[in-house]
Formats: sequence, structure tokens, C-alpha cells
Amino acid sequence: MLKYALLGFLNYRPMSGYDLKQFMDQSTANFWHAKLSQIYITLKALEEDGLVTSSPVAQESRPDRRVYTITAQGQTDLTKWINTPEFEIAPSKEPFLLKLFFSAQLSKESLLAQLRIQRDLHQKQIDQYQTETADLIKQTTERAPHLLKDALLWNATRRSGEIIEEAIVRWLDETIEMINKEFSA
Amino acid sequence: MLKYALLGFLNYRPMSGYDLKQFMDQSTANFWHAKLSQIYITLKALEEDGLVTSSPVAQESRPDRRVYTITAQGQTDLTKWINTPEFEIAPSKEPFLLKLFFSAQLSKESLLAQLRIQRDLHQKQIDQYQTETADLIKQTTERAPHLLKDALLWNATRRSGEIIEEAIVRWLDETIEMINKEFSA
DNA sequence: TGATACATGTAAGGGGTTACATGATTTC
DNA sequence: GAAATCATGTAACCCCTTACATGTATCA
Repeated sequence: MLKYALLGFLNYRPMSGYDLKQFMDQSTANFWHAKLSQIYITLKALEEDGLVTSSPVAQESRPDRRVYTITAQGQTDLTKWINTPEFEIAPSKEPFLLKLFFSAQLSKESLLAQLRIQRDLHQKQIDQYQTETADLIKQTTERAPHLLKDALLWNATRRSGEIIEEAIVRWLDETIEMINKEFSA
Repeated sequence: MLKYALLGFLNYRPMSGYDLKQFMDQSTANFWHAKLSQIYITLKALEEDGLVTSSPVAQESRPDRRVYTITAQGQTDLTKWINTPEFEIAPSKEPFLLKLFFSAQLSKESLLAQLRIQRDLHQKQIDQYQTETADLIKQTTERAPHLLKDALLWNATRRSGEIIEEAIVRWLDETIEMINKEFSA
């Protein structure tokens, strides 16, 4: 899947592995992320498969960059993927829920403390979606008005994050209240 | 982390890898899952580390089972983990959001079709949380009343799923409406 | 002076999936 | 007669993380 994230970005314009990492960190990080080392490895594989080409670009007083460009074959592959609906919910792993599931031996106070930590974390995440993430999309659209259609979808993914995080905070509030009332000692 | 899922279940009672798989599939699957092959591998590692012990149990007309029991060291390790708060939100990977992010080239109808598929999937997930998952917790509590405290937490993880899935369905409805109104062609 | 940004890459190891192997019993 | 259930395990492979290596320029 990282493959398609990289092709998706390269379909906007050619760029280096380092650039791709920064774009991901700023836009898709909350639903798709990757380490630089893995990005370099995957780019190499994409080039071997003929989905991208690369060429080194010299720079003054900076290391050389290797700039990747999507090929026609790469675009075909990307379009095929975009046109294929997802028919299953991706199974997720949530360490906090796993821990909570087995936490009956915890004291009431420890349990509440852990729930409050989670509440803070998710509230901060909401704030980020509403400020930084929203601003970034706005700025990009102002600078590149031809990406208006794209921006609608970028904002839909942002809203997804915002709405889900709000639901999680509500759940944590409800759970804190429940523990307060019903959890003995 | 699978390590702690296994220790958590074995802390209720000794059981085999096969049993553990079934318990996971019925209870934690929505926030933690594993394949049988990986469970067997992890159990072996846990035994090498002295956190569980195992012994083969013969059966009539069924293959032998290897039953694992948590050790005192295993319980210490589990308790330590339960007492350690999670200070970060686990980064997730959501294939559908990644695809949506890059879907500006899709036709309006294809986009809407994909969103409707997702809506159906998540609505079914809500139903499952409200019926099967809720019933299972209820039944277990009736059969084992000493697990009432545990059941409060099991139900909290169930509610988490229910609330988040409801938020996702609301987001999909909102997004479908947005695409209908604002997405050209 | 030490950290951070820029820029690419390799090596080792962890965790996970898929496929394969075995073999009896039960269910459709 | 075929498929599913019970039951454990190995092998190959893939993806990912962490750590390491290299080297200049800028910023605090």
C-alpha cells in the first residue's frame, strides 16, 4: 500500500524520497505513514517494476537528490487502484483498548488516570485537525487553485479524523463517568 | 504486544493456542487480532522467556493439545504492562482514507459508489457491536458472575467500537452529501 | 559547540501473512 | 464425497522499525 501512497504523491509532481516523507508527514500521517528507510526501499522496488524512473540531481552545498517521476505504467497502476473499491474494513490494532480490556485488576484511580491521559491526547488531536491540518489544506488550495477538487477530498479525510477523534473523546468521558459510578475500589 | 494479549487471556485460565485464537476472534478482534501461526510462534517465545509453561494433553479422537499456563513471572510482567499508561496515540493505517485522498480523478458516481460501500460495511459493524458482541459479554457475565468487574471494561471496549463506527457512518453520510453538492462531474 | 536540516542508503531483526503438511472426526 | 472443525507446527516471504554510516550547512 505504501506503493500507492508514493505513486499518488508522484502523480502530482516528481520528487525525492526525502520530499515524499515530508509530504506524508504533513498530509496523510494520520491514516498512512512510513519511515524514510522504507520509502527508499519501496522507491527502488517501484523503479525495478517500471512504475517510476529516477535521476540524480546535483545541488550546491547540499547532498545530491534522487528525483523520482511516475511513468505511464505507474499512472495506469495508480488509476486501477483508485478505481478498485475497498470491500472490507481494515482490521486495526489499538494498544490502549487491549490494555483496558485486561485492566480489571487496576485500582479505580489508576484506571481513571489512564483514561484522562487518553482524553488529553485525543483532545490535542482534535485541535490539530481543526488548526494545522485545516490551515495547510487552505493554504495549498490558495496557492494551487487547480487542486480545488483534490482539496475537497483532502478535507474529507481531515474531517474523518476530526469526527472520529471527537467520538473518542465522548467515549472517554462516558467511560470515565461509568468507572466513577460502577467500578468498585 | 501480542505477547500481552496472550498473557492477558492465560491469566483467566490455562488454554491452548487454538483456544486463544478463538477467544481473540470473539472478543478483541476489533482492536487486536493475530493469525494462529503467529500465536504458536509467540507462545513458544513466551515459554522460552519463562512467562508461561506448557504441557501436552492427550484427547480421544482429537489431536493432542498443548495447554499453556501463565507463570508468576508472566503475571508480574502482565501487571507491569497494565500499570504502564499509554502516552501516545497509536498511528493507524486506513487504506480507504489513503485511496480517497488520491481520488480526485474518479468520476462523481464512482466516488459515491465507494462511499456507499463503506457506509454499508460500517453500518454492519455497528449492528454487530450492538447484537453479537453485546450478547457475548452478557452471556459470559451470567455464567461467570465473578467477572463482573472485567465485564465493565469489556463493555467499554465494545462501546468504543460502537461509538467510533457511528461517527464513521455520520462522516460518510456527510461526505456523500458534500460530494453530491460540490464535486463537479 | 552541539543540535537540526538536508539527503541517501544498508544491515539486522521483529512481527506478520500465506502456504504447506498432517490427520481424525463431524457435518452438509 | 466434500468441506469444516479440531490441533499444531514450519518455511518462505513481506513489510516495517531501529540503528548505523556519511557529510555539509545552518541555527541556537
